[in-house]
Formats: sequence, C-alpha cells, structure tokens
Amino acid sequence: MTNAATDNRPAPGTFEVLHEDRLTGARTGRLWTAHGPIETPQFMPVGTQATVKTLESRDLEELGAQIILGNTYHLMLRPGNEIMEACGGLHQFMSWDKPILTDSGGFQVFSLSGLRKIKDDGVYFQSHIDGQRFFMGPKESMNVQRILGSDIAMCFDECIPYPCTEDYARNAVDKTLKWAKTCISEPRAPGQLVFGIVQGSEWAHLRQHCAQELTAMRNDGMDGFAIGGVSVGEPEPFILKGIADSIPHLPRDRPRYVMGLGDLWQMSEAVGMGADMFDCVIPTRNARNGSAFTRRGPYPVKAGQWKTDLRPIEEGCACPACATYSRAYIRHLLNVGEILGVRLITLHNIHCYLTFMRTMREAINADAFTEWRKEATYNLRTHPTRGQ
RNA sequence: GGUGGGGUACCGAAGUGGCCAACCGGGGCAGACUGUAAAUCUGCUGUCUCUGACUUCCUUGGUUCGAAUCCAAGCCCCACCA
Repeated sequence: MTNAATDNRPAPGTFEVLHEDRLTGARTGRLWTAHGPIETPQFMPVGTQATVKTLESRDLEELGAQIILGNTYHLMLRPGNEIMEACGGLHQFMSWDKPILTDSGGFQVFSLSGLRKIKDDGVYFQSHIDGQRFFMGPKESMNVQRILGSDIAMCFDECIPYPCTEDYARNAVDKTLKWAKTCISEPRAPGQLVFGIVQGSEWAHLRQHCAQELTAMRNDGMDGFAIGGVSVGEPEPFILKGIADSIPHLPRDRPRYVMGLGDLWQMSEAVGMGADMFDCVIPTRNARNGSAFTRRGPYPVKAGQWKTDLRPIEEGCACPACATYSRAYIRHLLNVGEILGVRLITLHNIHCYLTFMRTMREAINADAFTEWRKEATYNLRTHPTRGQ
C-alpha cells in the first residue's frame, strides 16, 4: 500500500458503525487498527503461539482472515521478550501484516488454575513447560503485549471459572477493574488499542458494575470492550445470559468482543445482542480432532462412513480443501495420522467460519439479519443428519 | 527326516488348575472439545431375549468338583540341524 493510502486511513481505534439492524442489536462496523481495518461482525482465528496451528500466514490471507490472535502468556515463555524484540515484534516475526489481537494471559489464570496463585496485584504462575515461577500482573502483561506489537492488547484480567460464588466473582471483578486501570496507562506499541474485559460470572449486577466502570475509562485509553468469563464450561443458557447481562452496559459506538465464543449458532445469537468480534479455538482444535464444520453443523470427517465418499467435506464449499480433495481422502489422511489431513480440515473450518461471518454481515447490511439467522438456526440446530 | 519352540478374540500379545469373556497395545467404532498445557481426551469393541444367560482360548479325546491353563493323539506354524 502507498503512503498516501496509509495517510488517509482513519486513526487506530476509529470504529465506524456502518449499519444497524432494526429488529435486533446486530450491526456491521469497521474497526481501524495500526495494520488496517477489520469488518465486524468478525471471527478471529486463534494463533496462540504465533501460528494458527497448521496454517501459514499466506493461507490465512487467502482464506480472508482479517485479524488473528496471539497469546501473551505463551509467547512470553517462548520465544520470550528478548527474542521477540530482536525479531521486530509479532507481525514481522510471523510475516503477517494484518491486525493482531493479543490475549493478555487472563485466560491462563483460568485454564492453568492448578499452576498459579492469584494476588491483589497480579498472578504468580508456574510455567507449564518447565515449572519456572514468574509473576504476571497488568504491567507485565502490557509490557509483553507492547513488545509483541499487537494492534489490540487485552487488559490483564481474572477469567472466572464456572461455577463460583458471588463473593469470589465480586473479588475477581474488583481485581479486573483495578488491573484495567493500570493497563490503560502503561506504555503501548504505536497505534496499539487496549480493550477492557467484563467479568462477573452469572451475576447480572456484577457484570453491569464491571461494564460501567470499564466504560468510564473510555476517555482514558479504553478503546474497546470485551465480555469474558463466558464459555468456560457453563451451560449454554448461562453463556448467553453472561453476554446479555453485559452488552447493554457497554457503549454503542465502541467494538464489543465476546471472548472465546465460537459455536456458530451462539455467535449468531451474540451478534443479535450487539456483539462485534469473536475468537475461538473450536474450528482449529476440532479440525485437529477430526471434525469439520458446515452450514448444517459439525460432523466427524474421521468417521468410517466416509471411507469411499468422493464428495468434498462440504458440497458447494469454495475452500481450498473442498476444491480439490474428497472426504474419503481426508478421512484416510486422518486415519493414518498424516499431518495434511488436519491441515485440510483446518483450512475448511476457518473458511467456514469466515464465510459464516461474511454472509452474516451481508445479511445485516441488507436488513435481512433475522431471516438469515432463522435459516442458520434451522441448519445448525435442527438439521437431522450430520454430514448429509 | 531330526531337535527345540509355538498355535489365545480383527491383529499383536499376557495369562500356565478356580479371583477369565480372558491384562495390555494396535486397529475399529462412538463421543467430547468454546480468550489452546489438546494432531488431545473419554467410552465401547465374543453372542444374546443383556443388572442375567449362552458360546469361546487350533482339533479331538481324556484327567479333575472345576481346564485357555494338566495328559494323549492329530493338524498347522517357526527356528536350527541333516
């Protein structure tokens, strides 16, 4: 791109709401970052360790990914700050020049709960790799994210497990808010945005309080807002409740990101509530475990019934895997443990997710979101056969 | 032809008198997976009228209250020797 084009770009953090649905909270938008715009609603593939597993940056670009995730905790351990700094940051390191969002390590407070101790100022972790002990608080997390040079840095938070007591949740919210204040005032990479995270578990008043307190920081460097502590093992109604309890208390003119949500149907529901961004390991992890996603729901490609089925993973799909290979072949690759099998399904699943979001955006722009969602719901939730 | 070793469920392989429908691994089948300690994990895998019953451990016959396990014969496989 030319300098002129770069110069004319809106400043990082600019969020244009392009179209709002009349019947629901759904909207389309465009969020500008230091590495360009992302269209919302958007799905962000997860590349924890500087790679969306099995894919290279070129694949992601060809699939139409507009933004991917990296992880502060994991990248701090390996390759570590020194190497990352020497390599010019995450974009240059992995040859990806589109936007990157980095998770702060807050999720590891949850997922590595057996290897950490939470204090008022941060978290003492014991490395899952070699047992080395280290401290990560809001300052440490933001420093790592500054070095990574992500376009969107997440505030270091405490991702609350489910279920938990109200007292525990209140305490976690207090810490998350206190840490958020620290996060927004730490040094940043050029143009780097910072998003705060709403916690509160299943208590509406805690989520409201957290959302309002974060919103109050919007003029002090809080560029966007996320909903955390959902999809941490709770039943689906609680996932949707956590989102519903949070979104009404977040500003309409700022991006809203539901963290970790990645069920297609759940995302369409969340968009209806006004959510703009999502990330999830489901399409990539489940691909590695042999499951493909389609417009009609997921199904196991590894299943023996496809042994001689010459159809692609999904009929009518335009992804590189479906363009060339049969499910019989891919099933065989999975069956014998060939790495290409999981890569092909990963390509397909990411394509499926990105296409799902693109058609959703088109439907919103065409004032047809409700109809689109009705059809998607039918296909995803009530279609009787899997894989057809 | 001789000597030695061996034949166990789809495959490999434990078990050498009762706790054996038979450890374990592979394969097969099914399920789970939501800001990635995950190319991982879990369950099932003789038959049935399935909280019980029936038929199994090369074949046949025998010993024993009781046999995959002991004895005899036969068939087959492997190694070495001629």
